[in-house]
Amino acid sequence: MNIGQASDASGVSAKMIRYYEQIGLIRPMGRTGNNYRVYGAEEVHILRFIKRARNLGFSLEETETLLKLWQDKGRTSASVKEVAEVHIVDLERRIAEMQGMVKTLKHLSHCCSGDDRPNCPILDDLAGVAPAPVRAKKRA
Amino acid sequence: MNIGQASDASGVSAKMIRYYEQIGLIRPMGRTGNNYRVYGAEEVHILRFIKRARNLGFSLEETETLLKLWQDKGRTSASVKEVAEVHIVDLERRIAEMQGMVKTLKHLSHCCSGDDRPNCPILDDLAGVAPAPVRAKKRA
DNA sequence: CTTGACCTTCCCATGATGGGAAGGTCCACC
DNA sequence: GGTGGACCTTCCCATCATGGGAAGGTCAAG
Repeated sequence: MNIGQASDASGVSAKMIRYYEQIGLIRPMGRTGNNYRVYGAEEVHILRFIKRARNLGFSLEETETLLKLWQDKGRTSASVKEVAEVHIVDLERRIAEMQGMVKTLKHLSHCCSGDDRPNCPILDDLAGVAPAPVRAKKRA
Repeated sequence: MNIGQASDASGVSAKMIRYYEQIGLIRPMGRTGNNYRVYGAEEVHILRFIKRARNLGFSLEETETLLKLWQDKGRTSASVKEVAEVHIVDLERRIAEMQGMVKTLKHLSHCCSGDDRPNCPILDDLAGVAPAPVRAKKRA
């Protein structure tokens, strides 16, 4: 199997497969006489593992950790769970951060008439005029 | 005021102030005889505007748009609101995406015993074993 | 005059991905 | 046999926003 087929089978672009090899996430593949990389079912399985981990928001570094744990038959499930839990906490922190932004923005947007006049509480807030207390909207 | 004081007064690092100047987000500052940039209250105000926009998750490109609207006395509040609304939608999309990850991860983590045994449903999921019935897509 | 805290420009790194150029290879079809 | 197109290879560059750090100039206080 060439890199194109491996890409189709795994959902990882050929560019990324080469990159993962370059940074040591996956082992350098064997080459045919024409210098093409050769892939088998095993490699596709690994690439799909990586793809799935990336889809769950794990960084490549975390993905590498998970990949090593997967291949280490002597791992403990606690060590895997630890990686997942840390990632969950990180995701939740980022979600909360963005939710705070959304809350403020919705409040400001709600206060903005959105018409032809130049007067705008959104700009006032950004400019530090800050007359709008960011209280919970009654509607919430 | 030198760049260090402007940085302290605005919360934007000196590095970033120079960068914003370089990419044209702010105008090149006047220099003293010793080639130091000079800042006044006006510039600090602009930097704080930028800082606040960044804190609300606006990209530098969006920030530039907002900055221009702020300085355009003939703007319409509708044009400002539009920028904000687009950003809100984007934030909500990203939040939903991450919430999906958290949901899956929490389920997997919950199913993982987290002890000394190697058996781990988190790795099973990543590897495509997919026995988890919550949202198991049997994609061939 | 020295010391240290500033300032300047310039280059490099991050994380993950894509774009694209320049060149080699393979296969199918005529 | 030749040719075209679909592959493959490596290499460089761009993104987005930010920080690190080197090498060198400047200023103020001791």
